[in-house]
Amino acid sequence: MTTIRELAQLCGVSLATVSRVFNKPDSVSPKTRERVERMARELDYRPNESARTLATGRSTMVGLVWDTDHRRSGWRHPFLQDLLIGLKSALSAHGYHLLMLATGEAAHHRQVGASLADPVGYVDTVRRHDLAGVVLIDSGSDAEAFALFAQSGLPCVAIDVAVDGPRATYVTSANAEGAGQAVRHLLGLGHRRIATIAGPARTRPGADRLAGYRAALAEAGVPVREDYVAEGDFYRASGHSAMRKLLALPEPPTAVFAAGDEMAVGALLAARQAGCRVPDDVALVGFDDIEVAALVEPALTTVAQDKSGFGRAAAAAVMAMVEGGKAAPTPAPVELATTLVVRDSCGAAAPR
Amino acid sequence: MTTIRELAQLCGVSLATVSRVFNKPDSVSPKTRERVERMARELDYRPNESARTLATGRSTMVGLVWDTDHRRSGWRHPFLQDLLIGLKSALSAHGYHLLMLATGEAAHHRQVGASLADPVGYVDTVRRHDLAGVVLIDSGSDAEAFALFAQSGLPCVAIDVAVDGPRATYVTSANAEGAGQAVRHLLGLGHRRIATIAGPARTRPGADRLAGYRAALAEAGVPVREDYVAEGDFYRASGHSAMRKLLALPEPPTAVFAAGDEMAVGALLAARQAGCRVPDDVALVGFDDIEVAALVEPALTTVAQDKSGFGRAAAAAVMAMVEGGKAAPTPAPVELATTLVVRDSCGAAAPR
DNA sequence: CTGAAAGCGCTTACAG
DNA sequence: CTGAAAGCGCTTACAG
Repeated sequence: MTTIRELAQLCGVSLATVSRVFNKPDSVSPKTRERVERMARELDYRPNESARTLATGRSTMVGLVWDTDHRRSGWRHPFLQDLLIGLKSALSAHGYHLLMLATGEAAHHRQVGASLADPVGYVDTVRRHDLAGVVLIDSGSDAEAFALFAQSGLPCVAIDVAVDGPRATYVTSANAEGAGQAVRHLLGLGHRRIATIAGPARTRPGADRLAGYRAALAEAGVPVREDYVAEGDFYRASGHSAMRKLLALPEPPTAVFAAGDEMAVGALLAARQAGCRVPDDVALVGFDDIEVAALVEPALTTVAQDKSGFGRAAAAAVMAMVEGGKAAPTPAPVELATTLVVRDSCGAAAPR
Repeated sequence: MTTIRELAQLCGVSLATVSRVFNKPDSVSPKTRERVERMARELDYRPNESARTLATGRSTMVGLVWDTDHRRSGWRHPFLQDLLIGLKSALSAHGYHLLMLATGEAAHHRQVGASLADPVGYVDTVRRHDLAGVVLIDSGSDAEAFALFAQSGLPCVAIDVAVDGPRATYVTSANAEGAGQAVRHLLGLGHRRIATIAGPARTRPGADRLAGYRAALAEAGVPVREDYVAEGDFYRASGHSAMRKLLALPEPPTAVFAAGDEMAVGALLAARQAGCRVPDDVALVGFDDIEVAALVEPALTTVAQDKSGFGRAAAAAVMAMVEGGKAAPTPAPVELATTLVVRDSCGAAAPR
């Protein structure tokens, strides 16, 4: 492994000059710059990142907080893969890498003294590694840890959860508007008895999609019936039981907006089991556009999120803060546009 | 941020002693050890990782090579999320983190001089960061890069692709055996005209599953008909067109083993379009057990892979090499057992 | 069991 | 435009 010292000697310049060639090329005379560059290429020289980080106090890594231990088993992020792809390639374009933070008791106990304020050890790792920033993916039980980050002053962007802090922001879909698209579509098909299977009210997407549902109905002059509002938890099973209850109502809905595709799939199964045909007896619209949405029978009409857009937007936001320095303004929260994807479960093909 | 120097001063000991408390606790007298530990906790001291890495020449990070740029668009790893969960938590247990390597032209050109031998810049990053080891996820076009790693002497474990090198190993499913399970199941249901939609022969899983198919037929005394062997590329579309061809044969098969669930789903769609009922007219068995397998109509009978087992096994293998040092033997390739999951597409419920 | 010292490979004011 | 020097925060033989 060539070091900067060797390279400097072979070029007949000082370490400082070599360092400048790579970090402030304009401050070096073209002649020496070229000489150093050529020699560097010849020796296949690569500056050591640990040394750079140690000297500058900041690494070229962004942390990804995604709890894999405390999470409810069987849970899967609806589009983690797309998110990762968007995130990783956008960071790559800036020369940054993504560090998936080890979490959970095991990891933490291997380290020096656990901190009470940081039970899972996230912040710990960030400090040890001098990370440039951090991207937070909610797993439902990280509220305190996320608040810690947001307050820490480190560039920090969360996915689908509102965080507040000096250099903290977040990205979500335009959830209320997306829910509105779904509901207006059902209204346009002639439905008036439209129920919803909402996500948990404490989550941002859950609350906003429900608000969008209410707003769209109100706007159309359709009163919201509280017996038409069922709350699920985004998991399939909750969609199933919510649908069962809705269909058992004295006056069942003719259409259902499920605030998540997993719940919509559960609802579909429940309808099938209840001998209720979709979309003929009850129309169904979901939210997310996960892969299975197109494959279930009937194919699910749903509000598509801009999946890789999450990753790209998150990367753009961290990078803006990282490269802008402390003086740069914190980017405003990002709202990604959604798209209604009409398939078969809403009955648009054969409106009543 | 407390440094080791401050901690040492406050404890009235040397830097060396503090360092030993954390790295070789037994070499320190219990009395001073406790004093240092208590003070460390009080000050919330955390050793800086960059400094450690610089001093020791080895980081506590394992690289994950997963190309997101060169990959065919729309491609998704069948179970990346499970793999990551298994990998991450197993590494965490050893106190290691997972670094997703930035790849692609953009990232690389931001760095000092690109190398001809390492066009995508993987090895580059590994060197710069003194990574402890690396896990390789094939994206179909990384053969040269993988070979580079395997030869480099760095602890290296690949997923589903055989690599060869001094400290290189890999983990796959027992693909031949798994294919055998599928075929024997179909034989047991009375089928004799069993076709296969194989994966690409140049991939390990593709080749092995095909071999398993052949072996199982041979063992049962059923001759292999070459017109019953269609090759796909693991994508859905290829399963679709392969199935079309098989069904158009003068003597079409009564059962098909698709070497991947995506292809099986494509085959299912093709059968439906051809007016061919599954499983009544043709039985179908897949491989992988991806999420949609249970959701298509009819639900897909398939050979399930041990998804998170891949991550765990990969982590175990790197860790064995990393913690064992250069002297430790390179772990043998791992073969994960598969499980036949019987659903509706094979017709086991109503054997002919 | 403990300390003084050298070293890991960089960056960055400070002079010139 | 360039160099000498200090410093980043650790680890690890080497003595004692």
